[in-house]
Parts: sequence; structure tokens; C-alpha cells
Amino acid sequence: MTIVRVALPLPLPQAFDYLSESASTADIGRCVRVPFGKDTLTGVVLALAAESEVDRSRLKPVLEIRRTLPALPADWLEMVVFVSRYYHAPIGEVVQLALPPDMRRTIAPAPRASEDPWLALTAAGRDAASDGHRAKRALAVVAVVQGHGAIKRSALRAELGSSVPIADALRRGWLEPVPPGPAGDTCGEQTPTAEQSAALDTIATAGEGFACWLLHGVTGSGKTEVYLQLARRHLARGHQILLLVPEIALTPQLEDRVGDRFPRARIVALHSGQSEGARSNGFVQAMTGQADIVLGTRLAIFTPLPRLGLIVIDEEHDASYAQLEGVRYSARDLAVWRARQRDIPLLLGSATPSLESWQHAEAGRYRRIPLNHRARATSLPTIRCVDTRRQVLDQGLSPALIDAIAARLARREQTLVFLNRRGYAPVLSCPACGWISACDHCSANRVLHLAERRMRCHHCGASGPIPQVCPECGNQDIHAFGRGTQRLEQRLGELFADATVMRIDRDAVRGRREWQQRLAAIASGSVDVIVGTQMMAKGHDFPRLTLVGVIGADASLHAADFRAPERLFQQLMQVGGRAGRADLAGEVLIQTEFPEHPLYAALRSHDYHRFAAMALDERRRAGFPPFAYQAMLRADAPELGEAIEFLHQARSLARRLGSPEIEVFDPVPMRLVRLARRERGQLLVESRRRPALQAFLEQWVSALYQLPVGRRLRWRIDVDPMEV
DNA sequence: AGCACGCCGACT
DNA sequence: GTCGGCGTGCTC
Repeated sequence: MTIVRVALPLPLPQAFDYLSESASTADIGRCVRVPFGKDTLTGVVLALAAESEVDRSRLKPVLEIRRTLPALPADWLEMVVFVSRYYHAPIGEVVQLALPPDMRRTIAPAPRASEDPWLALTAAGRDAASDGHRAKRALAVVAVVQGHGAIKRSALRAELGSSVPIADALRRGWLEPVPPGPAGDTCGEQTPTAEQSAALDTIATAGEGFACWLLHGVTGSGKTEVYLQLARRHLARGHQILLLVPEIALTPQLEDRVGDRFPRARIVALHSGQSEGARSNGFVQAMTGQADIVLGTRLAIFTPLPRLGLIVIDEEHDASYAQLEGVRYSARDLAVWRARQRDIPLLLGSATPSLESWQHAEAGRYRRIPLNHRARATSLPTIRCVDTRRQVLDQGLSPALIDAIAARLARREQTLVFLNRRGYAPVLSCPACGWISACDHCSANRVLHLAERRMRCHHCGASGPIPQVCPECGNQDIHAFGRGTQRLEQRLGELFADATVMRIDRDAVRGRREWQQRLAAIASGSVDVIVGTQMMAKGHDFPRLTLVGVIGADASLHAADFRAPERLFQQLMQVGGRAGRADLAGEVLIQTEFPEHPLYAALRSHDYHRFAAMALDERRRAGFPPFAYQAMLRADAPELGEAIEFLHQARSLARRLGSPEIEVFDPVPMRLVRLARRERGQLLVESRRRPALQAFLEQWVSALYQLPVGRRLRWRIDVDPMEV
């Protein structure tokens, strides 16, 4: 009889011990079914133990050990345990997060060999293409494959539609499945620029062990090419590569590019938007070493990879690497841990690195590699501020911006009007009594959605009818207040009656397909003016887009959150990168009441260094991260008083435990106090040293679990919080 | 989390 | 007299 220590999907800090007749060390990392209270749960074996803290007579037997799958490797378990300890999240919840759901539930999915082969042209196919064979439809397929070098069968279908005669082209011997071969074989590799070569050389001469590279490359400098060429070297050595990207929307695009480049590599995409089956499949293929490249969003950091040789984080500054709900973690920070654990290099790429990473580079912990030149000979856009203090605005649009849009229309070029502020949408208000369309469930305002004819809350999703009169005083003359994307879209349509205006925001674009369609419409040039939110800021180049107008940016300049300026700078730099391509010069017009603000000054000269120096100096003087380490205790309850009461008790505990190295602040209501019928408060603790904070948190959190009030409400600890 | 046990209010 | 409120404690 062996004692088996199991992580169960429960919000409890500890693992549970069970007895097993047959368990051996080979079962560490396997899924097991165990009785728990009245029901049975599936957990993961963390370890075997000689002794249990629980009396042996109270230990129940393991019901089943799932041996159809290989066990999760030791380094994966080590990572999960680290996440649990560092983020002070229950081990079972971390396991639940990191494992695809049906790996725990059902029998292991059979790892299928790819039924989706890469197709490439044969010599006969090339001949047919140049001869202009009569089979026009099959020839069209050949032309597309030729354009790609090699392409997955499914991608070909997606591109050409379901009725294309792929089978016909195969039968004629014009196409063939790419035979298996070295995963590092490339197709269509570009000649690197001098800077890209230098970057690759620098990394190569450093050898194979742990190193953290910060690839600081301006928009269009070809960071992706560096990733791909570095990946090729690692594939050639038989390594697996983990490539993380911020958003699901960007995954297919990059997947195509990676696939085109490495026709023989087995590529697995992992993101939260895919089906459970697909996710488990990819996970298993990675775990068994069948996959060569794993490309995914933050969750993919938890992929077990036996041959892992390189991690790449694209757009490392992106906020979506941090999970803000449930188990709170930063995939970027974990990547650093993991690269060190596996003693492999990590490449962080960004045009606007996070100040945390930048400071690491300044301190010499990361090594910085600059890419200062755009790969294609295009200049950076001209960035100008439009001083709106002395101007009459038309629905938020300054005369200068309107003129600039008109000039683009005359030249058949595109404009993007960018609103950066979240929730920048019209609320209803009554000028007579001051009533405002507040949400019943949240401390936020409901927003007018003309298309749905509803008032909607952007925080909890609740909606209601549009009131015709003021519900407070009966006044019939109520106004929409604030410039929403819908209003802006409408006004631009009126101002430029001949132009096609398209709105891109979370409401207008629901599914991924719709997103792709809209992007295609913009790329084809059939849209003249785009009104967009942050969705428009990233990825995607539009050759005819030459003007970006920025509206409402000032709010972030003096926001309560000390990270707001950093995000603003990153966002504006990124959205500015959309303007101007190839032969067309780009221009960015920022409407602001603070044109002399140093942030805008740095932006105008495209000077990230200057911005970073300034922002880091401010942070240093204010004692903010990265010069301090923080953790936030958050609690929510039906009434704020209960949450604050818990936080007060937590603070007393903290003061009792606290060392002089720990600063404990006062409990405060969160900025958005009420969310979905619950009221929220938070308590910040801070230290100059990370180890001191961690040591404190360990004691504090275990004491918090003992606190009786803590059981009547929900609380969580957020280590290295992104929102303060 | 999910469930049982346990001690105080309005009800067939 | 009971049904049921949710406060408290436990789950290997």
C-alpha cells in the first residue's frame, strides 16, 4: 500500500492523500479517480508519500489510475506547484487550469496522426502551371499552393472554399503530400537584414543555456523573421519551440506564416477559443514530443514539452498575457521561470516593451537586442498633436482631423479614427434633474446600443429598454452623452456622405469570422474610414491606411492607475504603426488638451527610450513597480461592508505578522465597487524585496484561510497585480 | 466548492 | 410540536 498525494479541483490550499495498491513512481503525474466526500473527483498525482499527516485509517483508496496516457512530466508538475506557491492559488485549481478539461474527465484522447497533410507542388504541377493546362479549376489550386510554397490541406480548403478539386490536383500528380523530413526544413526564408543577422548572431554566440533576450524592434522591423530564423536553428537541433502570442485573433495569421515557413514541422495551435478535443489533442501531441512547434495564447505556457529548446513571447508587453480572473498568473513571467527551469533561451519581442522588462534589461538581467530600422524601406509616420483647447469640436472631431480625413478621401486613402478609452460610449442623462443611466447591478453606467435598441452595461452585461422619458423626473428631453463609436460612425457618415465608414469594436464584431470579413473588407480598400477601439490597434497592415486620428486619449494621462500612461504610450505607438506602408507616408493626429505633455513629446519623436526613462524615473521616485513588489487581496460580498470588514481583519493579521519590510495599506473599495450584484474591496501590501513579500504572503494566506469571516465571502490574492 | 450537522423562528 | 434558516466545520 502506497500513499498517493493528489491535487483535486477544489478551492482548498492543500493536496489530499489516498491509498493505492498498485501505484508506483511511474504514476506520478497521472490522472486518478478518487472518492471525495459524497462524490468522486478526478485529480492528478503530485507525489508518492511514505507518511501522511492524516491518520492512515482515514485514508480512502484510489478508485482508478488512468494509465492510457503517459504521465505528466516532473518538470510540468514542478511548474504547476510553483504557480500555486508563487500566486498563492490552490494547487488543485492550478492543475485544473493547466490541464485541458477532458484530459481529466474522459479516457485519454488517442493522439491522432495528422490527417491534414502539407501539400506542395510537384515538377508536373509546375509544368502544368506554366503550360496553362486545360483543367482550369485544378490549376487554380496549383496556383494557390505555388503562392504558399506549401500549405495544409485544411488551409487550402479554407482559402478556396469547399468545392475545390484538391483531390483532382493530387490525382493528376500536380500536388503531393510533403514527405516527412527534418522539421527545420524551411520554405521561402527571407534574407535577413543586417540588423536581423546581427540579432541572430548575438543570440547564437551566447549558446544554448538560459538567457532572456529582449528584442526591441520598431513596428515593421521584422521581429517575426528573427523568431522564425531562430526557430529554424532550434528545430534543426531537434528542439520543440513554444511561441506565445497575445490574442486569439492573431493566431491563425501567424500559424499560416509559421506553417508556410516550416512545411515539415508539426505545428500545434493552442488557445482558449478552440474545442476541448482540439485542445487535448494538441496538448497530448506536445507532451509526447510529436509536435515541433506550439503556438498559442497565454494558456499555452502550461504545455508539457519534453524537447523544449526555445520560448518566444511576441508582443511581450501585451496585457492579455496576464490572467485577471480565477487563478491569476502572468504567462510572460512564467515563461522566464520556465526558461530558467529548462535552461533554455527566452526571446521577448516588442516595439514597446513593458517597463518591467525594460528595467530588467537596464539592470543587465535581460539582454537587449535592438531592431531600429523598418525591414521594408518605409518611414515612420509623422505624429502630431492637435490642441483641442481652443477648438470647437464636432462630435469630438476637430477641424484639423476632419480636414485631414477629407484629404485622404480625395486621395482614395484610408483613415482610422481610434478611441482608446474603454467604455467610451454614450450614456443617457437628464439635463433637468441630473439622472444618469446607471446600472442596477454595478457602479457603472449603462450605455446606449442603437442597433439592439437596448441600454447595456459593459461590466456585467445586463441590459434593459431605452427609456423615453427621464425615470426620475419624467422630463421628455433626455440626451445621449459622450462620444460612442456608434455616434462617431454616424457623424462621420454624415460629414463624408460619399465615403464608406466601418465601425470595429466589440459590439460590431462578434465572432472571429465577422472579424476576418471586416479585415478583408478593409484590406480590399472598399472601406474609407474605420472607427475602431483597441481591437484595431494590433496586427494587420492595411496598405492604404495613411491617417490615424486619436480621440479621447487624455483620460489615460492622469488616470488613477499608475500603469495607464504606459498602456497609452504602447497603444498609441502600436496604432501609429498602422499608418503608412510601402510608398505611402503615414500621419497620426492626436487630439489632446495637453500637447506639451512629455508622453506625447516622446511619442512624436518615436522615442521609446525617452518615454521609458521618464516613466521609470517616475516609478522609482514614487516607489511603484518594478521598484516595489505588490500583492492585492481582493474580496467581494453582497454588501461592501462585509468585504471591507474581512479586509480589516486581514489587515490586522498582516500587521501582526508583518515585518518592517512589508507595507500594509488600508482596505479600500474598488474603483468599480459594484459588479454583477456584488460589492468589492481591496487591500494592497507591498515590499521592496520580492522574497520578503513571498515569505509574508505564505504566512498571511494560510492565516486568511483560518479566518471565519473569510468563509462567508469570496476572496483572492493577486500577486504582481496589473490593476491597482 | 459541496455537504452535513446543529441550534433558533413561523407554520401545516 | 415540526420545517427550514444559514453559521460552522470537514472533506484524504
